[in-house]
Amino acid sequence: MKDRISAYDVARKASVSQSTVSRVLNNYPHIKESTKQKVLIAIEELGFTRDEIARSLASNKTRTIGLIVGDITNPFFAESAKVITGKAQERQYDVILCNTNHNEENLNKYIQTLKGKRVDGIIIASADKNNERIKELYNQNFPVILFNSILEHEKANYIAVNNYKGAKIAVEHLYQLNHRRIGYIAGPSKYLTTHLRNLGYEEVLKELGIERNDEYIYNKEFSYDEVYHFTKALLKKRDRPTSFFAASDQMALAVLDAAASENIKVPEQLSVIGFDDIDLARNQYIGLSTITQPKEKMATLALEKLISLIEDGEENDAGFQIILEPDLIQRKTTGFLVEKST
Amino acid sequence: MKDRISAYDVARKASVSQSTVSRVLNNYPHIKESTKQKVLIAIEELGFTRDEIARSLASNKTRTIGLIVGDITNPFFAESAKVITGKAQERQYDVILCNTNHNEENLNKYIQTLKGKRVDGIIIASADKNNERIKELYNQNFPVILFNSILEHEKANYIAVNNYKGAKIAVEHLYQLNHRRIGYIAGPSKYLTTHLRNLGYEEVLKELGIERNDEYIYNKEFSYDEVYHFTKALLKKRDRPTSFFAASDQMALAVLDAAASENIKVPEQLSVIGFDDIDLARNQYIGLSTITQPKEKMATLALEKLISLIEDGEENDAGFQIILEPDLIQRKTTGFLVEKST
DNA sequence: CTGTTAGCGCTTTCAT
DNA sequence: ATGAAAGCGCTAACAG
Repeated sequence: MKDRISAYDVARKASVSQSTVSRVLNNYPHIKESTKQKVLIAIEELGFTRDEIARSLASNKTRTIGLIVGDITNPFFAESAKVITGKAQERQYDVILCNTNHNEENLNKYIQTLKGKRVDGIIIASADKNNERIKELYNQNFPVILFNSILEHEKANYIAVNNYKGAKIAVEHLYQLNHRRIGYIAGPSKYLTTHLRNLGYEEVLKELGIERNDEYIYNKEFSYDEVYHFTKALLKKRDRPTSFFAASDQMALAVLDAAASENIKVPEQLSVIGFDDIDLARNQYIGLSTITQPKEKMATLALEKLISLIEDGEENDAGFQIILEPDLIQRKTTGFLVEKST
Repeated sequence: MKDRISAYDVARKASVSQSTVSRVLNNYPHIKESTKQKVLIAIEELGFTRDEIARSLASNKTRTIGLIVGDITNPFFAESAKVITGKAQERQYDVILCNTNHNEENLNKYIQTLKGKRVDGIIIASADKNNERIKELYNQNFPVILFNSILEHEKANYIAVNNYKGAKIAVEHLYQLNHRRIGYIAGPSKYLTTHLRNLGYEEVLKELGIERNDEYIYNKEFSYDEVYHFTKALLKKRDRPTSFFAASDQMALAVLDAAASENIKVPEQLSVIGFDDIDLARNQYIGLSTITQPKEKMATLALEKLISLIEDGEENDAGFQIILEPDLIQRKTTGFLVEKST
């Protein structure tokens, strides 16, 4: 690795001071055109690029943000990450990707190291509902936005969908299709968003007068394999559910996987509805019915809001809480249940 | 944002010098146990965390690497990113995610900003085959590893699968299933890996004595929508292909999508095979036949090699080129073609 | 074993 | 309009 070329080298070559070099680099208004050109030429000839680390140290800004997700392999997060990194690039920010595997300890570690690296702000897409580190960030007025996550705090900033309502819509849809035995792949209760989906499920059952059957409910961690095995076992039973609501499309795919492994036809013998509306759900070979979240909009908002928090220092004494509306999208995996005469 | 607590504050509180604080932070060997304790206590009481930016500036290391992918939304990249970030975290590195949307200009910009941010190394998963910026990196002995990408250069480091062979295996598989009209969703030729898949396709047709039909070949950019429309139009024709080989599973999904939209049954009326073996391919509801790449191994290797390049400065005068073997995995989307008497 | 001191390469007053 | 100089918060010789 050859020696770096510093702004001093440029300065010497252009016969100006290093601070002048800095000024042209930063587009300061009052520079004589001729000296500006001298500097520009010297920069060009030396192939100089400025050291952002030194710049960060001096300016106390890094133009880097952190993005913490539970699982980048879940298309919902990948699709969100894509728009976030895209918008970030437009605004000249870079993003450090942190994948927690839905593990709170990892989340905490990542928050720690991101702060150490002095990122300008953090978007957290998988925030445990009472996480103390996140509350600390809010208390310190550190720019943080929860994305598809909620955490109750006086200064909390979050963007999410009405998860409670989304879950209700999903289950009502199944009910209208004549389903009464409705299985549920719950999301982890440690996230407030999935917890709300869980409450929505329970509430709507009550409203519809269906008794909850705990055997139909998976409520452990988000794990594809575990959901697969749970569902497979459940589907072998005589009184198996005729339908499933899964708290994420990813988990709905695991249900479909299990159903296929048991040669159960969807939707004739089993209806499945997910949550998120990942791009794949729209694929007509799959055609997953789901509850849609306006993820592009959410992701864009999250990034824009974060940047205004960072750059305008926007007094967010109250914080902001944005809740968008979910929608039902019926595709091929849910259908009317024809009662067996059996 | 309250004022940062610096190592000086800790030093004062512990009545030692700042460099001693630095020493305990860095686990220097010869420190008296008692002063070490004093320092540790002071750190604890003040809630001090060191400033990694300052540290980076002084030490000329950032413990950050860049990961450049064409599209994080493609499960192959997301799955790779997951293992890379995971392993990186174990080794105390963070990763800046760069999503190029398969655009070389973006790639170049990202290389530029990553160097500006002084990352310790870069993994490039979508490297255009003659990219000059990448060659520059090699010439400067900057730690770079191409992942699932190849670029000819005397010092090149890359890890990829035998793409040529993979493509041949795929087409041969189709041939053995009695297919003669074999459509091909080519990857962009600008990537050497996909280019090699393209060559493999051509070569095997030649070997099998099948004449190439350019109408059957899609060879524009990797775009889900375009592939979808191309395939849909092609499938409407009388002499449509009876099978497709797609240069990525993501594109194979687009083919399946189009087939479903035309009510064409897979595999009875159309066989489809992809490349990559994304997790979803294994889902039995989908059951995508594909060519597998040992992606976990590849990703792990990429990260480990990169770190040894960074830390051991490992003299890689020759660079290293690792080519792994692909394998055929037949699932549900490919089947024997029964000739119509029509 | 520990303190002193000089950077790392910028930004940013403060002068002029 | 531009230069000088003081940091930013660390690491890393160099002394002792």
